[in-house]
Amino acid sequence: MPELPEVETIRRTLLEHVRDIKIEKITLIWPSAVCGWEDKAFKDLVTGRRIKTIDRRGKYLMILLDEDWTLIAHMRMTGRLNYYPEHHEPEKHTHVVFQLERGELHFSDVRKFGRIQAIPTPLRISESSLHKLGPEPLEEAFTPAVLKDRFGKKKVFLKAALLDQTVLAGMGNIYVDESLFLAGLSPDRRVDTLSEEEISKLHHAIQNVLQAGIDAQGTSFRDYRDANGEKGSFQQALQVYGRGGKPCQVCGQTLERKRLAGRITVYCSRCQS
DNA sequence: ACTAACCTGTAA
DNA sequence: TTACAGGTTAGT
Repeated sequence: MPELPEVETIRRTLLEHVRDIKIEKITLIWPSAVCGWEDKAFKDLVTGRRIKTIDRRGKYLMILLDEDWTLIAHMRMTGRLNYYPEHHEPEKHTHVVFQLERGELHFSDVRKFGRIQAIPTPLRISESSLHKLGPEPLEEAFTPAVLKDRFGKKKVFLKAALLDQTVLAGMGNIYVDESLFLAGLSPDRRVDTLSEEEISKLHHAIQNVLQAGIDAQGTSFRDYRDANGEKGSFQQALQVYGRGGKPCQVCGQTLERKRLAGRITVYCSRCQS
C-alpha cells in the first residue's frame, strides 16, 4: 500500500519516538517477516543496538542502528509500523515486536507481503534491491532532463514506466494516476512520444502530487496508517484514483477505468491525451 | 509485456 | 462465490 508519501510519513512519525532509543528485546511472532537471517542470529544482531535515525529510499524505510547496521523495511501492500508508548498486546496480524527502552515498535501486515531485513550499513546500496532504484523524485537533482534520461529509449506505456522503481523511486498506483491526470497525459502514451514540454509538465505534476501527498500525511484509502495509527487525508484530494465511472471533477466526463501494466488505471479521456 | 504467485480481508 | 486491493518478483 504505502507509496512514497506514506512511507515518508511513517518515517517522520516514527522518528519522533525512536531517535536515540535502544532496542532491548525482539519477539518474532511470524519469523518469515524477517528475511536473510535465522531467528536467533537476527535477535542477537539487533538486540542492544540503538536507533540512530531513519532514512527513506523510494518505498523502503531504512532504520539506521549504531555499529553500522541498518534495518530495511518494506510495507508492500498492507504493512504497518506502529509505535506504542506503553506496552501493547500484539494484534492479530502483528509479526514482529521490538521492545524499546521506551515503548514498543510493532510490525504488522495482514497480507504478509511486507519484509524486514538487516544489512551492514556501508554495504547497503550494493547488497540490496535498493541499488537498482531510480532517483528520488523530490530531490533537487531530479529535473525534467533526468526524467527524460530515465525513460531513455524505452517504448513502454507511461503508466508502466512510472510504476517501474528503477525508472523513478517511490511512485505507486495512486500517485501515478494522480500525476498523469495533473499533467494531462494519457497513461497509454508511449514514453518515447513525449515532447520536451510534456516531460516538463509530467515532472512538475509528479513533484506536485507527491509533495501534496506528504503534506496531507498520505492517502488512507483503506489500510494505511502512520506510526501513531493516524490516517492521512489525501484520499479527499484524489482526482482519479478510485473514481472510475464517476464524473471528472474538471470537465464532467465519465472517468475511464481499465487495466494497464497489470494495474487498474483511472483517467479522463478528455483531459488527458 | 503480460500473468501468476505471494496472502488475507472485504465487497460485489 | 468471485473479484479485487496501495507491491514486487519470477516465470513465460
